[in-house]
Amino acid sequence: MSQASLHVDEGLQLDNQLCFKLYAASRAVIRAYKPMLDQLGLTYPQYLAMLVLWEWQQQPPALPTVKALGERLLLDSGTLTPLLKRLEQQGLLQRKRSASDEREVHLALTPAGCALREQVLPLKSQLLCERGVDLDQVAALRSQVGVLLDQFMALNH
Amino acid sequence: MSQASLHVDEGLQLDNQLCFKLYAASRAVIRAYKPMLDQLGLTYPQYLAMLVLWEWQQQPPALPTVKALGERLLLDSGTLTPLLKRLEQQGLLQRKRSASDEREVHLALTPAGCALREQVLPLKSQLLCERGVDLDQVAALRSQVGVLLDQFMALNH
DNA sequence: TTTAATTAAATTGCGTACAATTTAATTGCT
DNA sequence: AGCAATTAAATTGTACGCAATTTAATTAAA
Repeated sequence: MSQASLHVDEGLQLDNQLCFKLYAASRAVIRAYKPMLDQLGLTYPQYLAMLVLWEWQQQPPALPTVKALGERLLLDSGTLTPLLKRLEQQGLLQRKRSASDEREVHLALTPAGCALREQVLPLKSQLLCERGVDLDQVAALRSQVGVLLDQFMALNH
Repeated sequence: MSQASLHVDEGLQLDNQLCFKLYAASRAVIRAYKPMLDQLGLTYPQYLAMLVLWEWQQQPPALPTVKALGERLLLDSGTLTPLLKRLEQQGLLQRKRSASDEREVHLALTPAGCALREQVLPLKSQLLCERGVDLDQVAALRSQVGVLLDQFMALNH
């Protein structure tokens, strides 16, 4: 049966809400990452920030700014500033004002921040393995959720 | 190309993370709901709680407890207790200790809480319409994300 | 049946999210 | 050059999420 033909009342059932499935699935996946993240000493959003910083290292020269990180993670400075301060406290990165534009804050990984990357891959493999995750299925779903995300990003300007 | 054959380094790229897509898509959808929820005077988790309470009304007799609501939303009392107190402040529901088991708190919609339901459907139709959402596509994705959620719920016990 | 174990909410504390405002620096305009 | 508009972070305030603990009530067990 197509969603379009649902009775009016069924349009408000929790189980029929894509928004709830996304919300619950997102939290469930984050929960699944928890054992791994605990070993790394990171929260989930901190882990995402580190992923971006590790990726950025691959193609220098410019260091990422808070703004650039925010565009990648779809988060604003209200969320990132305190998060980055915590990562700095942990010695994983340094925040420093740009010399050329004092409004900007550049983010540079410390050696410890770089080194942490090496711990991730084995932990992640272990996680996927323990849970018997089907990688092709994950890739397919990722692609479809990505399409939805792109549509909403376009619509939210 | 299958995900399984990705080079090691690509396994840590943000864009290859299902977890990030889910996380970002979930927030994007919640953002899209915001104009509607503002009109209802609800936050997104409050809206989900109201969906469950409206649904519960359809099949009495027993009132839902905080625990039952939490099982439905996958949230614990640490999140729900303050959320429900806010809904009570707004006059949408009443919280009262069960007479038969004083540990439990029953949740009963007030007339205002019931009435709010009538405002949702037109607002939601408007939202879907304005964004030109393809309902069958949404239903398909909902079903697939639901499968993922079920798998993770099973694995997290 | 008294006590031990379990259960349901509430509480506490930390870390996001995000709207809204503020501060400081830079750019654009005239 | 001088001033308005814009921009990047930071700050403030509210509301989640969730781990961990606490409190009070109920059930189970010896």
